[in-house]
Amino acid sequence: MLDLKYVRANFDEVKEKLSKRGEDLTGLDRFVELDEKRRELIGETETLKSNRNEVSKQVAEFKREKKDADHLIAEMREVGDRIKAIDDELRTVEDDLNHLMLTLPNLPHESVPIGETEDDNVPVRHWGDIKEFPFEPKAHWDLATDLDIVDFERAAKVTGSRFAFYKGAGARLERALINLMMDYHEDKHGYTEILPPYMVNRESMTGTGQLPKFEEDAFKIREEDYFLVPTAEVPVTNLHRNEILTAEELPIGYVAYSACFRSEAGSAGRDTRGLIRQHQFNKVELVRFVKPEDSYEELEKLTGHAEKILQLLKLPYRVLSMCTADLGFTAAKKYDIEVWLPSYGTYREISSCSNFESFQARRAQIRFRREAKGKPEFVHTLNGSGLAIGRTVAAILENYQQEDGSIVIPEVLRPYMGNKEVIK
RNA sequence: AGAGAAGUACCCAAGUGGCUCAAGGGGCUCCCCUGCUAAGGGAGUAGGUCGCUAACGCGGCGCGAGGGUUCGAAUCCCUUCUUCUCUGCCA
Repeated sequence: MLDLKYVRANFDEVKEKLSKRGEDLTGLDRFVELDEKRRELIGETETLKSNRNEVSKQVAEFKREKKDADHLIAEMREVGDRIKAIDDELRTVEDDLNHLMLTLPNLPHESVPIGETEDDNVPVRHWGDIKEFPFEPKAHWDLATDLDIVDFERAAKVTGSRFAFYKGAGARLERALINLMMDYHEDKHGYTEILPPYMVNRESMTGTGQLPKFEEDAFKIREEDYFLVPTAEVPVTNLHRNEILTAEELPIGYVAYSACFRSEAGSAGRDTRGLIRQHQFNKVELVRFVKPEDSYEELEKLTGHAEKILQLLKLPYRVLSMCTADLGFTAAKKYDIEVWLPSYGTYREISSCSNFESFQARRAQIRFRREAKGKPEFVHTLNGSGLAIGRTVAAILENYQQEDGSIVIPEVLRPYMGNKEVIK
């Protein structure tokens, strides 16, 4: 959420920056009207309430002195009705304004490239050499099915499309990756491990920005107002919702494994085969709470932490700075890390690292104090996948495949795989 | 899941409609006393947010949350969340 006062004071600038995102801005036109109406109504109702408080005190005094207060009571009855009417109107206006503010995306940072499509995303670096295969590399779903380590068909029977059973070395590989990432981020990058709930309430989904705009993307529990988490970002960021932290606690870094659930509404027909786009997938997520002045430096660090895992696995990747049109709703700046997939002949997203500045913190009221008596300020929140596990499995299968269809296990994973060297 | 009880400020806690726009205590901060410590004495301690204002300030809201009744609500009513106890069920 943007700062109401900032939007008021810099309306044209906000409008211009948001327009660079290619957003529909018709709602924004109502801002000035709603904002002014709100303050006008607050002024009216507060004057009346001040008066009512004053007179109520007098009534109390009169009663104590056994004097007649009927005329005051009658007068206040009218004032009370008036207050009620104004408060009703105010509530409507505030609901509208609040909804408008909750549906405005974040402002892009000045360093974000301006663009209109994903083609305008800017590559910032490449790592690793793309392996030339002396044979035609197979797609990961064929490799996995032939090795009988992932079963898509039975998952479709048991649940539905876009689900998978991992089996044998496939299940072990998935678990090995989770452990490698958790261990490394905790031991080498200094994150605190979190195992969060996989369901969250509506306030949490609103706090991180999934709601109110993207409800159709989430799985909703029918009996409760709970949602299956689309990413551990939601429960972990909301850990500190409605809290005031101290400056000494910052920066806070959490690493969390969770299953992630996405309805993938609107992506029918895209990536229907394989592990790239599932309704349920595993992910290790990095979340940071930092001081505002540090957040861009922290974004570079966070991105580096995610990249490190790909380097350990020796998987070639590139990092893109997302352009204004491809930033997503909540980010002020975002890097996507894309891993090389030989069968696709292209890079595919395996991690997204974002700085939300105070956008989530303001929604979720996550603040900190620089000094004991200081004024609370909003923290900046960041997160990044570190990494998406299913896509990492796909990348390992494809990049480490041999002509006979077996898979060489990356060295760093072998201790987690019973010291096996090959999946065959 | 059923029955009951409870949520008041950093902590404990009084308060069943108006001299409470929240008593008292602990803790914390400052001061006094004392050679130092302990003990004792005094003062302070409600934060947050919203509105108005050039500013000093003034005002609104706040007793888990949200509504309602009333001239007036921590107090009465409704909804809801959380915690505790008992019963049930499960891992």
